[in-house]
Amino acid sequence: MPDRPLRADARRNREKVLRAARDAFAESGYDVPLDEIAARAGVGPGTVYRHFPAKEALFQAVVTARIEDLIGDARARATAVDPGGAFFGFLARVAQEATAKRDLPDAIAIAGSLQDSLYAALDVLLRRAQEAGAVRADVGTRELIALFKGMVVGIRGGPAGAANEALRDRIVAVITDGLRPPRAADAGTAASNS
Amino acid sequence: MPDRPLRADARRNREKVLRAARDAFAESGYDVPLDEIAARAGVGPGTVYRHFPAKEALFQAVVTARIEDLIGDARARATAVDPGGAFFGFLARVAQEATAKRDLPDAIAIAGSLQDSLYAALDVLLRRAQEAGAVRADVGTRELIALFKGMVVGIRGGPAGAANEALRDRIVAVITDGLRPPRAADAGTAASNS
DNA sequence: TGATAACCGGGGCGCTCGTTCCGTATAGTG
DNA sequence: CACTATACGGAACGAGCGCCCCGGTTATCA
Repeated sequence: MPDRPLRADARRNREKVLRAARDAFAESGYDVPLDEIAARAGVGPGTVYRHFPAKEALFQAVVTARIEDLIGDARARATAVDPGGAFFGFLARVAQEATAKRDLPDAIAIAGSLQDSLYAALDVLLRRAQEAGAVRADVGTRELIALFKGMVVGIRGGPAGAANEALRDRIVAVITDGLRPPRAADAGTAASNS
Repeated sequence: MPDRPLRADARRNREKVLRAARDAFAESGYDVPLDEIAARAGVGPGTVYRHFPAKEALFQAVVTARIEDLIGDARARATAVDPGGAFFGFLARVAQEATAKRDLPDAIAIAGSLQDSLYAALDVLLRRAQEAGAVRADVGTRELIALFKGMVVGIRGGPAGAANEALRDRIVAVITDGLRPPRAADAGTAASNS
């Protein structure tokens, strides 16, 4: 079945739907009603379903671009001369995205095969930073993902005003310092590792 | 309106509903259908509404005990001889609760007037630890709440198996170390970057 | 034990939201 | 300009869920 070219108006509407969905999801998360997305796009709900078989497919389409961007960023940073800076820069970038995009946790959770690519890229970034001695050795990708997810949720907890940019930066500072190698002297937290 | 004593069976059913609600909320979060709570309790939905005017009231009733317990713990720790240990011990306790209780974030978010008490107790705990030099000075109660919430969400991300107790401990270690005062040498932790 | 008031169960209402269907409008074509 | 495939819009359907109501049941007390 050769995908025959879309009609001009159909193509236009598809773009409008994608744009509206991106904004709506970012604003209200995955739970935003599909009718509202349609309304924002200036089309009927039926039109949305002509282009996407289900709501989740639409979300996937919206989120894929963002995740791919994240993956690309992670891969680019993976070759930086300063692995520690690259790693923590990526962390700060994720935190920054979380401030405006309310759907980032869902995006990370749902994104199907891209999830593996993202995790793999993160893994490289993490290992290189650890080998350079910039990140503590007792955290793996699992822990990192959990920390990212928690950080994102914690950041977007309060109102979306300008005041919580400062809050975001302090949270990033705490997690950043916590990810650094522990001081040689005190082994209070770092118990035996497996 | 003197609350006249409840009939024996009513009292029994009220307890059954509370127990079922506690389990159901802990297992599936606030979104668990009220019908399922009623079914677990072995009563009809109507019976639930005889005792609680709305679902949220039931949730409040369930959560109040837990929050009050947390507040009591925080207050007790506030007078400990080791403010730092008390603070981080409380943090570990919250993390531990998060492992089993899926509704902790909602609990913290919803609990009405108790929220203020909890925040106040947390504030005391935090300030004392900061004055003792055990916790960095640039975090406030706001940041702490956000970190707690994020930590809880991050911890309960994966499957509820036994394997993620290790994951939980590592996350707690990261946040704990991140909350410690920064090393004297490098003060600028999370500056702005590209 | 019988009268009375409190209580129980579950069927049902109203609302939200994802999804589908069909009559109508329009882009593309000879 | 007419004709057809394609797309549009929105009304309608069905499922899930919070909440309410009423006929039947049960505890309590004289």
